[in-house]
Amino acid sequence: MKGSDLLTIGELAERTGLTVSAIRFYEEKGLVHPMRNQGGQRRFLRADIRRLSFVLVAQEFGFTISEIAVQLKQLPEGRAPTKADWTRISKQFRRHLDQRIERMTALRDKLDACIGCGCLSMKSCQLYNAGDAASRHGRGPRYLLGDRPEFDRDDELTEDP
Amino acid sequence: MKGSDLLTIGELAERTGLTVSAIRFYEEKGLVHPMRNQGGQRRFLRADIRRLSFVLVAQEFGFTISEIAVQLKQLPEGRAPTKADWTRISKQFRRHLDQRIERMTALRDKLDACIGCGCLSMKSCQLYNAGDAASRHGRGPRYLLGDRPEFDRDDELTEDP
DNA sequence: ATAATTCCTCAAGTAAAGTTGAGGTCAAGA
DNA sequence: TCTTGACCTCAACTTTACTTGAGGAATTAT
Repeated sequence: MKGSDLLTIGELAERTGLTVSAIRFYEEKGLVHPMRNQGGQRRFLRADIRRLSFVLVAQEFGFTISEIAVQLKQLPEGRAPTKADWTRISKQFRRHLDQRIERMTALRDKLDACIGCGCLSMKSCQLYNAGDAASRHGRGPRYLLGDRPEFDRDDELTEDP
Repeated sequence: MKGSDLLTIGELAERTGLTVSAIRFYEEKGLVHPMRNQGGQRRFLRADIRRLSFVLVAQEFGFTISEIAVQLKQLPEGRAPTKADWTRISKQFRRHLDQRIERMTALRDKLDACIGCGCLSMKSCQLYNAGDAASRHGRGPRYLLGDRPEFDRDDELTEDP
């Protein structure tokens, strides 16, 4: 493919740092849409380098593949994205990231309060209520409905000897 | 089991907000070690309420099950944890959380610089280098070795019309 | 022209964190 | 006592994000 403006999957892999299998997987998930040559092999546009690089960056920001697919639908297929494209999307990144930082900072504040009071008591500890649906993204019991336990008579910290 | 100081799995589920199946799963992973009655049914200590609550909180802090298992080995089996136990562990939580917040804040700073310069260029964009091994915990191509692509002649943003 | 690469399509495996279901046993209340 | 409702085990399924391998076709290099 030397001199051509189309890339083989191997060439794209080399340029993006992805594996060939990952690129095929991303195609399956709708992140790239290569054409085929006569022999049935994939041929990619140079713009796909950027497209896949975008995927890597977006993953770093904590987006899932399907969220990224949505983002990519806002990007042009055939040409490289413009500055305006990027500005729009990077602001979405920024919001996403801000939210995650906020959640974690709030959690840290609760932890600090908890270290101070030395509780970890189901009755009063803020930490047990930190796990609202919004913050529980994919972790913890999957179908937990958020119903928290009743007070427990045995739920006090023992004092150190 | 009314009046007994041992809990059935259902009672424990009710008190922790976990499902019965999740508790069985956690046992399998070594997070709790219930005894059995004559009939072969699980009987839990009241201290296991706190143990499992700890699991929930630790997950909120981003620890995996196996990391939590390690933490729990530092906690007493038969009795409730002391204030000293909790102080020690909560400080580990704090460090963990601080690191995550730091990583995300750094990423945000890079993003801000990137929004400013409007790049997203493989040649120069910081974001493409944000994905070092430390920050890539389980996400992205699993066996990516960190080898970044070569410069690409087609790697410039197009200007807006 | 032939050998060595690269590429193709499935299908199946992996890890985490559980859930769901089948088939059967135990315990508690009427 | 009998009948629910809770519990048991074990196997299989779920999701996300890929990897690995088998068996074969296309390209490229010599």
